[in-house]
Amino acid sequence: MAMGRPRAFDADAALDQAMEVFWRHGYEGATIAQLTEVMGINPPSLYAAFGSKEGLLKAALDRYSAKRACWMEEIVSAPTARGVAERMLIGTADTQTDPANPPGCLLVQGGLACGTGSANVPFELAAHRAQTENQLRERFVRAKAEGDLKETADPAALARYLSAVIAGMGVMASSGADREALRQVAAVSVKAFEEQSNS
Amino acid sequence: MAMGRPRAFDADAALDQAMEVFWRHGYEGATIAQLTEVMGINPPSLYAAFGSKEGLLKAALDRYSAKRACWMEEIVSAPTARGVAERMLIGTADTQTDPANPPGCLLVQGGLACGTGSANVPFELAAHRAQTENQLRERFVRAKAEGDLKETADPAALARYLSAVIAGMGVMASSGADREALRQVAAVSVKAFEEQSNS
DNA sequence: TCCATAATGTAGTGAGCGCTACAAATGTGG
DNA sequence: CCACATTTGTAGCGCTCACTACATTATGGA
Repeated sequence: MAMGRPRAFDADAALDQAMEVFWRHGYEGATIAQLTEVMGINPPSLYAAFGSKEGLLKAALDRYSAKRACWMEEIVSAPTARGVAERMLIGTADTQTDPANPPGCLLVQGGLACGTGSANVPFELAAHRAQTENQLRERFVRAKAEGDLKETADPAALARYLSAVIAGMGVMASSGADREALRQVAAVSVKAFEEQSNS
Repeated sequence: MAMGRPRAFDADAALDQAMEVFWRHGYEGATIAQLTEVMGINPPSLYAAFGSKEGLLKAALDRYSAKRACWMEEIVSAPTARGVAERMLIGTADTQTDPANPPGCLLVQGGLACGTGSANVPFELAAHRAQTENQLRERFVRAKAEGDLKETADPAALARYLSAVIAGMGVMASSGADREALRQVAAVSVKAFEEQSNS
């Protein structure tokens, strides 16, 4: 069996470039012309590798999540729920204002509302956001079992709360909020956790 | 001087319909065909009245803000900063899940990131969001002067915090979070204010 | 009544979109 | 070296986009 001509570009490197375009312009605002240019390939190569614009987005989202996985591991490894919240919020303030990336969060700016032809894109983003919320909830369930959170605390509500603040920080970062502003938000947010914690 | 043929449609009613389309599909996801259909007019009437798609969005945003103005008046008329926060958060949870409107907030889903041809749309939305934050900040400045907030409280940081939570709730609402979920977020968020309040 | 003015409905315009047909190029297995 | 499989670059497909030319219709003023 012959194997065919080998791919001449690095798919992961190309995905990183595509990710940034989706991040900066949103799914609908990103054009195939822009994407192929930054990826350094031509449209047929893009479609052969990823199937469609939406397929490319999914691949970029998966890579985005994969890159964040180890970061999240370190977050939830904090000893207390309060520590998890603090690391998560401060870390988010920093990453969402990291000049190496577009401001904000791809999972928020990628597209909250799309046209009829891209109706499932918002769901895709929401599914990836839910992953983070689930990780946090599970961590807080554990924290409650360990007596780290009060008996009256609701792990699901706390995880949802953190998710909301993180998404909100993404919105603010996308419109120019600087790192200091987001850290202030993080600092206030953490205080809601102190009421839920023992010690 | 002759006055010309009078307009055959109600501009405000048409704006309400357009607002909903932008709300549900975002600026770029909304098409002129969709807009003219729900507005009950033809493209020339739209362009005669609003100049362009972006002009229509601006008019819709202004109407959106005008509709919220009296609502906001009632919010900031609460006697204490904590009361303001509580009314704001619970009220937001309810309005963002009001079945009479698309879920979430037009100022968030309208478009956080757009293509190169619509680059100033995100700024327009951000400017309108900033109005709310400014109202809250001014209210909290007053609350601090009245001794309602602690001496150590930062009114700007608290307003930013509320702004972030509200935006975050919009993100969650847009992806299907129900009223109960948003009220839980609101309840947790309010607790961050208890630390800042006297009494 | 007749003109000036402005909105309306019909029917498109050029431009840009996502996507692809096709042939040349580049690799592997026999 | 040859046949096969797959990618690549060129060029352009059909379609939808935001937007508009134009003739018509409806008003107010002289």
